[in-house]
Amino acid sequence: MTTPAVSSRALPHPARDEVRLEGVLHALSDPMRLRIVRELAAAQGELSCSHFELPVTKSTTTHHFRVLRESGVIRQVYRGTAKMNGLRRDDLDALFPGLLDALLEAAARQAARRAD
Amino acid sequence: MTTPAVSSRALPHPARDEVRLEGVLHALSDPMRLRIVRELAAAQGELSCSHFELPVTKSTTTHHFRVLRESGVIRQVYRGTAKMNGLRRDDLDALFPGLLDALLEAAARQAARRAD
DNA sequence: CGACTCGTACGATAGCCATCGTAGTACGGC
DNA sequence: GCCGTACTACGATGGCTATCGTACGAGTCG
Repeated sequence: MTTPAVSSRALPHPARDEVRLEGVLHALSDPMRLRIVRELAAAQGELSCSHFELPVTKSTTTHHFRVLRESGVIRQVYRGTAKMNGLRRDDLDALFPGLLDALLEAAARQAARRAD
Repeated sequence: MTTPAVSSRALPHPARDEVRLEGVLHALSDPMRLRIVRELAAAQGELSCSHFELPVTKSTTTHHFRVLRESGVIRQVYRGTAKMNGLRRDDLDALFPGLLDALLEAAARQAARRAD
């Protein structure tokens, strides 16, 4: 059972046309959430919440994932006890072509700059 | 005297390498500030604060312009009694190539979508 | 069943922030 | 010097939010 079935527990997601640019920008303006999104983009697929090692408690991690989901940046699905997270790349690219890539590259540049 | 000399009153701006992506995104995540930036981008040049007709008081307008300046998005200069505002396009393009254009196009798309 | 893991819910707290109103400063013109 | 315009500074306020801790629920494995 490498991929357990999707649980019945539902998670509310905004529809594609409900996603607001301001909400996306606000979600990504937090360093912790930007970091999550960068890791999610690097791993071409879904990652469980527990995969991330963030310097905050689990409560706070849950909070950040919810903000990302409710702003339309990520999609969340239960698979057994794990909650899998994936970027909503299709929707974001349809709504704001080029934006996600520009944001990711900007974040990568800044990370490289700060590491120097 | 079409363009009065720059006043001695100084306004603190972050240096190019002090501009943080998170700060820029946070600045643009406010609808009022996003609107200001869009108008500023449309008008290829400097605009005075009073040019903008925002549905908030002048106090609040001042606040938004300061947030934009301190995050590195705009440059502000006193010219006589007027305070002129300009996008820091050169700095932003150097730091985050393509980001500003992607953001502006995303905002334009969303505006078109909402108007429909 | 029982234990364990993963994640949630709820309450609390402290800090930030968008907004306002009022009072004040800087500059240019009369 | 005096007035008007343009913007600021300060204090207040209400709302949002990032963080935590603890207690709980859902699912898996023995």
